[in-house]
Parts: sequence; C-alpha cells; structure tokens
Amino acid sequence: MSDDRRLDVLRAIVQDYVQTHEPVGSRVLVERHSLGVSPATIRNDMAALEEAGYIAQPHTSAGRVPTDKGYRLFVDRLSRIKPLSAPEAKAIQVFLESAVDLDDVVDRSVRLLAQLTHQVAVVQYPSLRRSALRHLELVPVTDRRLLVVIITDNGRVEQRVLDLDDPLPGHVVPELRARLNAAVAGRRLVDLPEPLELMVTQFPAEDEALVRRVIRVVEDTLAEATEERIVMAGTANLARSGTDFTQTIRPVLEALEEQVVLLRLLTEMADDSAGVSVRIGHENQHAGLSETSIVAAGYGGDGEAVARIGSLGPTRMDYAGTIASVRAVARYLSRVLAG
Amino acid sequence: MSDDRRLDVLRAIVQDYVQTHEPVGSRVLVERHSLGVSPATIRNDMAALEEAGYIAQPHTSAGRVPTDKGYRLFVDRLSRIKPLSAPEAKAIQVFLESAVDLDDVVDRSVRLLAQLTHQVAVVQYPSLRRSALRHLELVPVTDRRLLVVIITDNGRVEQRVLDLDDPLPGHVVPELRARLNAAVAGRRLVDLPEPLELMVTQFPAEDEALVRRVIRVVEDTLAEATEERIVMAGTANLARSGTDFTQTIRPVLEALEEQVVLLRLLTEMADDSAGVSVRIGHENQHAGLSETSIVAAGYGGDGEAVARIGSLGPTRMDYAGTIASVRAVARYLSRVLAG
DNA sequence: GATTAGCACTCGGAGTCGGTGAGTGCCACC
DNA sequence: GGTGGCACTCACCGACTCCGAGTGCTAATC
Repeated sequence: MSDDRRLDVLRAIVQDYVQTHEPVGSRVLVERHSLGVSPATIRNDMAALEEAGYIAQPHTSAGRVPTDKGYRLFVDRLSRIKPLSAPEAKAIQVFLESAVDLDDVVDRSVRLLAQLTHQVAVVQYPSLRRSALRHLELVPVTDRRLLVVIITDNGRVEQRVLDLDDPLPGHVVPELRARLNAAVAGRRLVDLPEPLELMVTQFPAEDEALVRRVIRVVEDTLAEATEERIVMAGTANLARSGTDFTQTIRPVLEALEEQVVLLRLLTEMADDSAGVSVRIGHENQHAGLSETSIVAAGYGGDGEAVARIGSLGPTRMDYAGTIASVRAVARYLSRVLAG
Repeated sequence: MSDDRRLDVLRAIVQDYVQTHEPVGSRVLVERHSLGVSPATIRNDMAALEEAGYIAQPHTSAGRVPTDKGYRLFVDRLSRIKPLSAPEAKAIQVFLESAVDLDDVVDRSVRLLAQLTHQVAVVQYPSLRRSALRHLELVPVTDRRLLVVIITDNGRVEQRVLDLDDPLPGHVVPELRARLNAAVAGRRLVDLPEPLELMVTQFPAEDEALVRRVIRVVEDTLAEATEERIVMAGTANLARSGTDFTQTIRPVLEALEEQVVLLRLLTEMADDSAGVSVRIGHENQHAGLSETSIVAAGYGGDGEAVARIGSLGPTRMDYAGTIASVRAVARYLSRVLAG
C-alpha cells in the first residue's frame, strides 16, 4: 500500500476534474496519467482516499470529485506553481508601468489579473493607515469652507470639505499649511498624533479651535476603515458555460458587492500568511462563498504589505496557475508603486 | 374596432408579463383587468396587435409576449410614471446628503439606485470637461518631480506626477501656483486655453519650458476622455431566480465591464433626450445587450447635464417604476452636488 | 501482501410516449 | 363589432425503459 501513489492519484483526480469539470473514474485516470497500475488498483486507492475524506462521489455510479479537504492537501503539498514565462512577465510589467496614476495602476492590475486567471479579480486600494503622508493641502473655498486634500506617498488622494462656524482669517491658512506639512510630511499615519498635538500649542490661542478641527478631519479621514476601497473585474467569468456554478452566481455576486465582506476576508487572509494564501470552499465563513475559493497576496511596502489583491473562483479552479498569476501581479504592482 | 381598447390590451399585456414573467393569454387578461369584453374579443385584438408587431407568441399554443416595439409603445404612450412617495423622496435626500465626499456621493447614488430598481445601476462620474476648476495645486515631490493636483467645483480630484528633465528652481513653484490659479479658477475647461497661453508670456523665458509642461499636463488630464469613470452596483440582481435571463447574464456582464461600451451608450442616450431616456432591447447596437433595456438620465449642471446615471435590466422590466427612480435619484444627486 | 482480472450490481441520464390543458383561430350568431 | 362555441395545436409533465459508466468484491496471480 504505497502512500506515495495515493497522493499521485489525488493529484491526478484534482487535475482532471479541474480540467473536465466532470467526476473522474478509475479508467480514465489510468488512461490519461501514466500511473503504471490497473484501474482496479486505483479503485482501491480511491476507496482509501474517500475513507480519509479527500474525495467523494456525487452518486453511487459516478466517478470521484475532490472535497475541500482534498483541494487543501493538493494546494499545500501536491502542486508546484510554475513561474510565468519571461514574455508573460515582461508583458505584465510593461502594462502596469504605463499607467498614469494610482487609479489607473489599480484599474490595470485588476483587469490584468482577471484576464490571467479567467476569474474574478479584486484589488484593494493601498491602505491609508499604512502609507506615509506626502503632502497636506488646504484650499479656502469660501470664507467658511475649507477644502482639505491629503496626498500619500503612493499617490492616493483624499479630500474633505470642512464647514466652519466662523469666517476664516486669511492669514491662518498659509501658516497652518506650512506647519502641518512640516509636522506631517513623510510620517506614517500611526505616528501622527504626537507631532500634531505638539503643533497645536504653537498657534495663538484664538486659532486653536480651527487648528484642532483641521487636525480632526485629517485624523478622521485617515482612520476611517470605511474608506478602504476595493475594485474588481472579471465578474463575467463567473458565468462561464457548462457549469453548475451558474446556480451559485447570485450569492457570490452579492458577497462581492458587499465591500465589507471582501475587506474582512482579505484581512483575515493577511493573518494566514505573509505570501500567497488560499481559502478553499467552506474555509470561508461567509455563506455565499462556500463553493468558492480565493487566492490572495499582499503587495506594496517592504516586508509589511500595504494592501492585498486576490482572485476568486469556483473551488474547482486551477490553483497552480492562479497562485502564480496572483503572486506575479502582486510583485509587479509593488514594484510599480515603489518606483 | 376600437383602437383605444387595443392599446389598453397592450398595456395590460405588458403589465402582466412584467409581473408574472409568463406569456399572458386572453383569459387571464380579462380576469385580471376589467376590460369589459370577452376573451374572444381580446383574441381578435391580440391578433391585430401581433399583426402590427407589438406582441408575439413564443410558440403556437402559448400566450403573448410584448416585443421590443410593444415595450417602446408602452413606454412612450401607455405608462404613467408615478412620482415616489414623500417618505421615499425624503429618504433618498437624507441618504445622499450624508455623504462625505464625491466618491461617497457617487457610491451611495449607485447603490441606492440599484436597490430602488432591483436592477443594475450605473453612475458616471461628473465629467471633467464640463466642470469648472476650483483649484490647481503644485507639490514638489523631489527636485525633479512635481505633483499636479486638479480640483473641480463638484469635488472631483485628479492628480498626475510630472517628471522633469531639469531640477526645479524652488522659487518658481509658488509663483506658478499663484498665477495658474488666478488664470484658471472658476473657469470651465473649454474656456481654458487662452488665459493659460496668455499667462505663459508673463514668465521669464528660462522658466517657459517648465510652465508649458505643467500646462500641458493639466490640459491633457482634463481632455482625456478615457478618464471618464463609471461605477456600478446591483449586478447580483441580474441573477434573479426563475428567469431565462440567467442565460443572458454572461454577455451583459461582459458589456458592463467594458466601460467604453457603457460610456458610449450613455453618451448616445444623452443625444436622445434631455430628460429620462430609454433604450429597449435591440435598440442597443451592442450585441450583448439585445435583451436588455436601459433607463438613463443626466444629472448635475443647470440645463446641461454634467454626467449621467442609468438603470439596466431585462427588457421585461418595470419601466414606470424604473423611470421614476432614475429621475428621482438624478434630481437629488444634482441637488447634493450643487449644494 | 500488493496487484489484477472478472463480474454482478447500482443508478443517473437520455430517449420514448401518451395524457393533459392552456391557448389559439375561426365560424356562426347576436 | 362583440360573443359563444368548437376543433386544433403543441409545450409540458410524468412514467417508463434502456444504456453504460463506474463501483465494490472476490478470487486468482505475481
């Protein structure tokens, strides 16, 4: 009873099933893969694999289908992810580098990933929390309205309008702008509170209220988790032909529209692993995603990722290829943002 | 042969079919609508309506279904759009007004519309071309990199990084910023070229190249039609249960992901009419949308719309309700952006 | 002890076939 | 012009059969 061969059989089942979308039987298995034994032997192995919970049969007279547990084993131990070819890699790089701004980079990344994996791709915008501030700009709109523009080092821009109770003294703005930027530039968000607090004391008492309001807006804006944005592409891939996945589309689309769900998911996966991480079927708590797998990776930042990208599809997906694509796009995305 | 009654019959057919999603026969028609005549009479009318191309039968022994032409007549002449109730209107207003910035307004609008119509909603970002500039900001990032931030009167923000050949003389930036804003503030994009050109001449010759580059970037950014962005929501509504529309999902999703397609569509519809306009089934050239109808309206700007919103669903949709919702959201959106 | 050949068995899917009923078109009549 | 009546059509449904892929088991073989 060779354990190695059983794993070979599991690998073969996963590969075949991913390719054909049909339960795979013992005969086709020995035909398509050179396993060197007869169907009967395979059947014994399959019985053992089923006993162990790695595969299941939809109904008595059908072939076997991998279970979530089977996919998990496959992903963890049985698949080798082949790196992309040199031309592919080059194409990715060129495509991303020709983006004009952050929105464009993100947009291109998500489309690219959707196209590479033939699945739904999601890209999270670089987190404000973890980015450093490049510049703060104050623009008086009227004498009671102040526009605050926040620019981060990776090119993200946020703006807020501030309604003031009292008219704005003209002289304050330039000074406030200068001091704010001095206090803030280059620092990461988490490091902000103290220098800002220190700064307030340097203003005359009558301006303190205003200064505090501006600081408040900046902090609020940067702290708002709701501002985490996600873009996605490739939803049409969900509706691929010839698959019962069609029945599952609705809940998946609903989950995808709930950015909160996606964000939590990506965040959880960030804890799983530093590199590429995979969630398979029921490993996702969210009910609508129980027949869905997600492959995600962080990007940006050295060491600590600034945000994440992911690819989402039926559990029956090409894990090796998807993992390779996700990793590649994440890598080039990091490179482009750093450059 | 009363022409009026025939139209009543058509109206009844459309209403019933939209509600039940099943071909409607002469009997149920007289049962559900008080038409005051017998099924046989209705059958005669139906024969005439079919002859005229307003309805069709899927197969011989089935009831009738409206054709695109039938829907068109219904929309143009037979449906009265009931305004939303006061509480509904109030809810919309409150919901939109509590948005914190432009992104948030757009995001809320599109979700709201999707929820109101139970269909896919799309919202086009306010066009840069037609907006006026509120402020231009120049931020030196390094001595060879200049960040240009463009802020419009409706809150949209665009940024571009400018790579310079020569190091940036420190003194130029503040002056350039001041002059640019003086030349530009409050003007609409189409009116920009001359004042900018005029401005260049006021700089010393050695700075002219730099000034021209900055101006160039501004003009390019604003001119780029590709920068027109669209957001959408409610794609899950496409996968509603109990409808053959399920088969049509794929091409629709594909069309929706091609922002270009959507943009062209919305633009074309802008030509159709100033108010709410409707495209039904084959009236859309795009192949994937031949079983889809779109209801769109402009928003923002007085008189001339700054961008558009729309709702998209199967031709078999509740036109009266959708039109009412689209119009309402467009109106409140305009109000929020103006305020 | 592992592998294999052979064989009986199971059961989903595809194909066939009337029965049923909704709906129509037409005709004669009011 | 409107209506009742009637013959006709045809998609849908359930029952039934047939087929074959695939299995598990047992006994023979390496």
